[in-house]
Amino acid sequence: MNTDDLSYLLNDLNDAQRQAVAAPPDRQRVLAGAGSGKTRVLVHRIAWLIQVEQASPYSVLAVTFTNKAAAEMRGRIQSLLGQHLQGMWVGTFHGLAHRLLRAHWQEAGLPEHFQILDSDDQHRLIRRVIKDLNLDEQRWPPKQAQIFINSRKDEGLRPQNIQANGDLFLATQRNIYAAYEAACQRAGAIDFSELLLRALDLWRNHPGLLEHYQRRFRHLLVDEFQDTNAVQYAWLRLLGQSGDSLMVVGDDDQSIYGWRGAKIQNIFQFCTDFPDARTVRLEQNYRSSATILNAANAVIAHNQERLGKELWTEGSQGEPIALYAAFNEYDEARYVTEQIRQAIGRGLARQDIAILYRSNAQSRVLEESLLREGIPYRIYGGQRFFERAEIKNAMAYLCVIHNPHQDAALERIINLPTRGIGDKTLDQLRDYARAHQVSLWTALHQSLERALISGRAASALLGFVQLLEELTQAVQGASLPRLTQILIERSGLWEYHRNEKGEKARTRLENLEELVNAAAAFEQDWDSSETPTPLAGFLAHASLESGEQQAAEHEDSVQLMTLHTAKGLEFPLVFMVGMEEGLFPHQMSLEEPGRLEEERRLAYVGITRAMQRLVMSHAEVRHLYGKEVRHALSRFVREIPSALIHSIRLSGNSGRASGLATSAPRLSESKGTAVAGTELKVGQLVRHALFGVGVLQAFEGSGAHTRVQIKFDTEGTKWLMLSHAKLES
DNA sequence: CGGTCGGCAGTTTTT
DNA sequence: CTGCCGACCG
Repeated sequence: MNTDDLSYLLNDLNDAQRQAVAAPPDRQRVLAGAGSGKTRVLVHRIAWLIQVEQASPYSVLAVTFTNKAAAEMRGRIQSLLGQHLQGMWVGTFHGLAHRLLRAHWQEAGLPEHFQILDSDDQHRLIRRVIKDLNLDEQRWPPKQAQIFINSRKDEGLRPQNIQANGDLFLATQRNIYAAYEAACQRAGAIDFSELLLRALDLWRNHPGLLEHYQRRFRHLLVDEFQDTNAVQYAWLRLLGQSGDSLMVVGDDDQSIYGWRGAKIQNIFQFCTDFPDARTVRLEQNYRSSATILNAANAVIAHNQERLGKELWTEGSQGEPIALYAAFNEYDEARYVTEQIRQAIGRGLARQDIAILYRSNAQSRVLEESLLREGIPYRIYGGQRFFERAEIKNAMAYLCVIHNPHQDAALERIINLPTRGIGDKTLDQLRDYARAHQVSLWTALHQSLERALISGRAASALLGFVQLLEELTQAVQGASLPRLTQILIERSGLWEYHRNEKGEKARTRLENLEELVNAAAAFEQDWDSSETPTPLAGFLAHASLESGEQQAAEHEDSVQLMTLHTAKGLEFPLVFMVGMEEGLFPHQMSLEEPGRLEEERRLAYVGITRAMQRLVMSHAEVRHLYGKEVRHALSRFVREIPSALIHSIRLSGNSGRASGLATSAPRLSESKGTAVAGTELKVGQLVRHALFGVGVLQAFEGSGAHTRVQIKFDTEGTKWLMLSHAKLES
């Protein structure tokens, strides 16, 4: 082999990366620290296997967790190889399971047109099942049952695997699980966890099929391995057993999804299950300053359960980490906003700035502050496109037109817009469907034929049947976007949402229009080898990809998101707000040591997002659920060596060394006292450019750190940084 | 059928 | 303090 031609595969790799990439086909566990170039290793490894080891692209399977990660990997493989994927499978666990089940629906015991239930659909169905079992909804909340069922499935457990041993709770949950499973089977529906478990069972129950895929996928690569659950791991073990190469890439220190079934133990277990596996550590970091890495290393070192890794960089020390002790959450937001304003002033792009918080509720105050200062921002999280009610309604019409025997979709639209089919009628249909083991659609027809349903309800049902017939007629031969548009209009959905009042209604209509665009875009790059029709593909697409987080905003804006969402991203300037015991680590994680370690990993993830500058903040007083609470400084901050931290204290008392203890600010509020070094006096009237006229109530600190409290006529009482407030007497 | 009121709970998120 | 859900009423 002429190695000159292949130098591009290894040239910009460090030793550890090269070890991982350029090995002959083997089993490897790559422990990739934050910012150590793991995607690069995965992509180069694939290219190496193909270019050097002469592996067929057809024999390569690469698995990720999110569609975004899969798309990125596909793109990078293509640009590195300069060719299309040529039969390579690169996708999410769920996407691949879906593909398998579509191809082998009979062996998997599914109807050809099985539908995927999202967690919303699942919740409705479980609620229904609990009702049908005559259980008290108060005592057996659907939410709880949903969590029970999903976590059992994630562990690979069926109802028959659950031993209740006389435990009423377990026995009841198991019964709900069993009844739910029966309902799913009858409706030809499977939920997300089931997708994975079914695919696993498919292989377990059909050794011939398993063998086929084992022969095909000689090379297996897994991203974010620390996030795999028991079923996904079992899947990999089955498939990877006999392959030529297997590479799992992950970071035990970044395992933050234990609460949803991810088993960090899989990383440890791997070397037991594959005794010949090598472990490669990627510890050189290409993202952050040495200060930031040292802080991250120091924090994560407090965890017991880890394989051990220490990030290092050839880069410079960088700035110290700033720690701001805010008076309350408004002051915190004000400080962050002000820092952002200054950073932008120095020329930093807004999209290079991120504000990270533990829980979504923290975003509101930050938003208000940014809004006031006119700084554009973008919030991650919140509802995704395909999860919006109006979109789900429209998709339900598409679903029913595709196959009317899909109960979840039919239930959703049978009386939407309202057409006189009430709960009682629906209950009759459900009972019939259950008794005769048929779909709702069949139940509807047979009930009408057998005249089981009386006058008014019957004519309403008949009207619905006619509507569906009309719609089916109307969309004959139409393109996917046209079909979507016809359904939205002729079903009455458009009219229905147009008659809603309020700002929301307008957005809903816009979203429906956007859905037509999405359909058009989907049809453009629809792959006819995956689904028989564009419609079938679009339905699967909608349930497997909840939709990008509204990418519409192209304007350069500051990024707000939770610490969880930030995983995998990087920003030159990062703010971690709410660094308080009870908030972060969260109250609910304080009891169990295992949960606390996961919180600490979350802190590690947060810190390692920062490239150049990291600013942390905490509030002495915070309003939580309408109450004022005082939190101590987060232990995660205290675990950072104080030499790496520059504390910004309210009192402006710069004489003290960099100790972390933040003394309560000294408050001066006696009338007539002059604010140090200024003309202003407590009690006097002042004018603020934005908030208008107010009375100066108090001040604290001196010099550049002086803050004043002003009671505004219209805006309430605020603390402002004197140096930026631009007050007029 | 749709609107309003009272009670209650209140992390993290992808598929 | 919110926001959601269920109950109740017109």
